[in-house]
Amino acid sequence: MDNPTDHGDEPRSGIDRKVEPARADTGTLGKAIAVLDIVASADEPMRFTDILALSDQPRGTLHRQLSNLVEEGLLSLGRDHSYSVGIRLLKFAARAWAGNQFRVIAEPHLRKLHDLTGETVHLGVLRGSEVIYLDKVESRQAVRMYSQIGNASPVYCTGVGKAGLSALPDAELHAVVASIRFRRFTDSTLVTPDALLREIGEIRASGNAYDREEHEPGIRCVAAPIYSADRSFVGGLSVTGPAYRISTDLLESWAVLVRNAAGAIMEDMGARLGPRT
Amino acid sequence: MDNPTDHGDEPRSGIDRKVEPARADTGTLGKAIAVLDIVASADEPMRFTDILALSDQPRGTLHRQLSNLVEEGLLSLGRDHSYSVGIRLLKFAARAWAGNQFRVIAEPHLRKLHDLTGETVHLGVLRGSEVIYLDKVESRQAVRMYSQIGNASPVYCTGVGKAGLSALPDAELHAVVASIRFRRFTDSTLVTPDALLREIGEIRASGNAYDREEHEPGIRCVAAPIYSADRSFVGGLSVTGPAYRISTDLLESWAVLVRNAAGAIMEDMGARLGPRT
DNA sequence: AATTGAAGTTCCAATATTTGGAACACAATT
DNA sequence: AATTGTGTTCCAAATATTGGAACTTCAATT
Repeated sequence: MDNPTDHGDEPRSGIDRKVEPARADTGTLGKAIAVLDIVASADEPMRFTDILALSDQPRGTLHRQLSNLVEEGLLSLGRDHSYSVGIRLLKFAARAWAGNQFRVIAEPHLRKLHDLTGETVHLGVLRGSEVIYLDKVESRQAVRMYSQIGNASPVYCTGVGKAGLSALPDAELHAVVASIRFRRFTDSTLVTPDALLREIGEIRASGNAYDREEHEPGIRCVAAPIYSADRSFVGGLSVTGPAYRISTDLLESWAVLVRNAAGAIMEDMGARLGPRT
Repeated sequence: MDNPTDHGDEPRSGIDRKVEPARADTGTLGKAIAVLDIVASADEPMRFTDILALSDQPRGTLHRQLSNLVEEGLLSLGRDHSYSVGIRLLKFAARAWAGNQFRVIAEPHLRKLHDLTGETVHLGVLRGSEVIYLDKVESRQAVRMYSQIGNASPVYCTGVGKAGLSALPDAELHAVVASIRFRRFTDSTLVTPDALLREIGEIRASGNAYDREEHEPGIRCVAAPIYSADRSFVGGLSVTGPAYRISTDLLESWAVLVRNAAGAIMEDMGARLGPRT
């Protein structure tokens, strides 16, 4: 991957502690996972040449990385030489999900919130400039697994994302915001760092984030931040629904419920994970 | 370095060390993923020392590998120094699942089979000596996501696993069987290579595999093999239910339904039903 | 059938990374 | 204060990765 200023031989300048997202050096592993990420971020299986164009590695190197990933089951190579994400990752993810304490602790609160509102409830965590959904509770249980869980959405146009951002220390917040590549999804999407930061300020003041059809037209939500004491998890909780059914007033009337649920989850986390610090 | 044998990655035979399928060399990546697999295979978060005991790496090396995995989001490091699987894997897995053609093609057939039998239907693929479940259709939709999807079970005591084995070319079949570390789950579990191979023969003849309470007491299933033309996917399809509700006769009456569903899926995949190559 | 070009694969000396033993730091326990 | 258990850091030696170029395969075209 692109690592412009590698750790040439610049011991420690003492000044530049954490200037930028400046991806720490994860060596060979990092490069391989970057390749995996390229394939995982595509909507269709990719051919060797497609990947080559997106990774700035030489042919020989990329070929070996892909071979290793396939051999390990992290990628799968079709007969037509197309690469797609491997099913071995399902096994890992199943463990990640089942064992995630944040999710386990939050689950009963999600259900309660769903019962109170009757609308879909989401739990998600920040990862870089994306929010990854950890859980979902909705009325029609016939939803396909993975329909939302594991999905990655932009931080800047989702309730959970903006709620999570509001819980970050300023330094981190600005680093993340600076790394966002804004894209307009709807007329209401916030597309500038300034607009986003202004809204983060309001969220910090009120305790609630809103998504006013900023990601998908006709979809609204109200969210609240959740974070562990040590900030190892920063994310949020939201209630989402269609605009035709949920007036702005109704949405705002749920704000306190969402805040309370978020508070209760953090309390439970404090009890179960916390004070041994 | 000393000999790069696997550790906990895939069940190993324990009989001979070098004559084995001899896991191709995946270099630095392979070692890192082996560490990830150790953590993913544990039921609880692991501490540094626990992992050290299971990986045959020196402290310094393991420490760097873990740090890199954490940095990449593949592992997460709790405040109490415990490692668990990272949520970044959810994103990868969501893609692996959504984009898996095998699963996409099979889905309507799973539903149909569920409608016909009223019992739980599973779809799984072989990976080494494990079967990884790709999908599940059952009556009570209130099941938690990931309840089964992504789960890894032994090949030798599951219907899907034995069905998949029956579709492998002999050379591969014997290689896999040789790598199995048998464990008795119930009185009926097959625990020797001979017994397993004998049953594979019967499955090849009849086209159906059975799990007669071999994995869990009180749980029976009938399965049939599915494989893509190029054998890039080899797996199976099964109908599962409690013994008290499903007589042996009833189970056997479903055999043809399961075979037909498997056949229809393979037809959709463009595979050819026919003699194994 | 032969030709061509694009796509994929292999090779190996130069180079950068990983390795692993040992020393160091920290916290909990005696 | 000393001890033990646990986690972290360091760096010369050992090893894996790199990347340019040559080679092979496949499919389309003449």
